[in-house]
Amino acid sequence: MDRETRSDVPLGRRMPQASTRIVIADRNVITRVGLRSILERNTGFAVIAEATSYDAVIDAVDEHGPDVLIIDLDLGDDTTRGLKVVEEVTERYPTTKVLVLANTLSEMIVVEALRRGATGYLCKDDVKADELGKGIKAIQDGETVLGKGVGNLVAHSLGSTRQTEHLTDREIDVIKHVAKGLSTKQIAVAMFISDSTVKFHLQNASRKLGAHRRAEIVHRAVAAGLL
Amino acid sequence: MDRETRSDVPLGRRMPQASTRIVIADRNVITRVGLRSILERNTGFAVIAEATSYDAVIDAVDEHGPDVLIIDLDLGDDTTRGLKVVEEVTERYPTTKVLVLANTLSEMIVVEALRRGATGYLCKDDVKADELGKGIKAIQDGETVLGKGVGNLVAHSLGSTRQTEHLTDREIDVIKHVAKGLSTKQIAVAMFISDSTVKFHLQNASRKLGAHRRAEIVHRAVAAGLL
DNA sequence: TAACGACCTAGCCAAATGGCTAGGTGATGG
DNA sequence: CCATCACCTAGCCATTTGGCTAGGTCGTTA
Repeated sequence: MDRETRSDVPLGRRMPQASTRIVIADRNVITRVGLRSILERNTGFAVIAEATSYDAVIDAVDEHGPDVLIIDLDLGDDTTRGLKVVEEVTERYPTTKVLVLANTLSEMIVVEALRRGATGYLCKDDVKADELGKGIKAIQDGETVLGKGVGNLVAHSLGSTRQTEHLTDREIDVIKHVAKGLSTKQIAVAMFISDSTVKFHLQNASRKLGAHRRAEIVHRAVAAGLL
Repeated sequence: MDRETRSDVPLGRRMPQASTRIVIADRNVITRVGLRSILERNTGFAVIAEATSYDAVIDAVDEHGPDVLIIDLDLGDDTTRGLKVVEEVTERYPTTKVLVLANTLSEMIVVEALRRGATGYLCKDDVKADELGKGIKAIQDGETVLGKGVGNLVAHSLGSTRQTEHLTDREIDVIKHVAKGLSTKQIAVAMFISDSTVKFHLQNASRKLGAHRRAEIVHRAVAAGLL
């Protein structure tokens, strides 16, 4: 599926041998084309493959062994899988740097991504055109690149002793129902479990997300791309 | 693949008469570059200006009088202003077609945008590369272009008699506090108003958004890009 | 085997919320 | 001048919620 996009790449022309080989993972065509266009303005960058699903990312990295993987963690309906991909890539290919390119800023996601080996985290809306190239160069020099506002989040999370825990499937299910405006009882009926269990899952989710009210749970879950 | 032939910003006056003159409004560089790149692959499209703020959109339309305005309603922190821009453009320049390019799908926003004269509504994540060109051509032919899932929303809203009302500034303020997990009392203190007023605003917001619980209010407000 | 995590259930009580009626002000514009 | 709208306040009451303790099963993994 990514094979034909690879043939699109103009490798021949005046590309120096020292060019950085990049794989882009994003479900959004416009973003993929934009990234490719911005990167290939600068010499020294070559986008060698694009991926639009979690499996395709792994395949592309396996096949091309790129220098840099630029990835939007939200490739489907579950950002958590994006985190797993980051972990797998950095573990199996230590020389491949991972730069996360996110739509939104969530402390949980940022921290988790960095913990799993990402060497950069930028926010799409905040990034300037020239920052991309600079960021990638910096990453290749061994630096960690954090976009506007990301640094603060990281600092904040370092201060707290709270370990970031990830939500279970069931917890996310319950939160989805909460977001639809259902009451505890209605959720219990919809999920074939007891009221107590619904409250149990929400209590745990509250703790993990650092929230104290259902509205905040939903807000944070949305920000984290969990819904 | 004449990707590289587009060197610098091609101004309208240099383009052939038959080409569609387009203005892009989006705060995201990557998206702007991507759009430009995709559109200029096809002959017949010329991106003559880009804008990243509400004021800049109006200025650009005033100056260039484009055939099509492609706009992401969320250019700042208030999607409502994006709606106003759509209204102003379609009112003052009936020949300029407006195509909304959104990140998320919200019934309220879709309906409001169409009511104010938008002739198309696409969702960034769902749109395919070739759909963009086709969509713009269709729009120029007088059609209304609705992306995947958008049609259903519109149909659904036609069924309901409920008139879409927009939230007031105060209501949005309160919702923002709710999203942060504050209680009624805490919000009252933070906003220097009484508990009753907080509940009053939330009741009104509930009605307007069709929600019955704070969590759902937050969810819908986020989806509508109001936060 | 034991430990662990995800999952499930019960009950308690104070606090918060949802939904309602019934008022008030000030600014704006037909 | 009157209507409209955004904004503000009060009180009532049933329901929901947050926060807690205290159990249980099942499957996986050390």
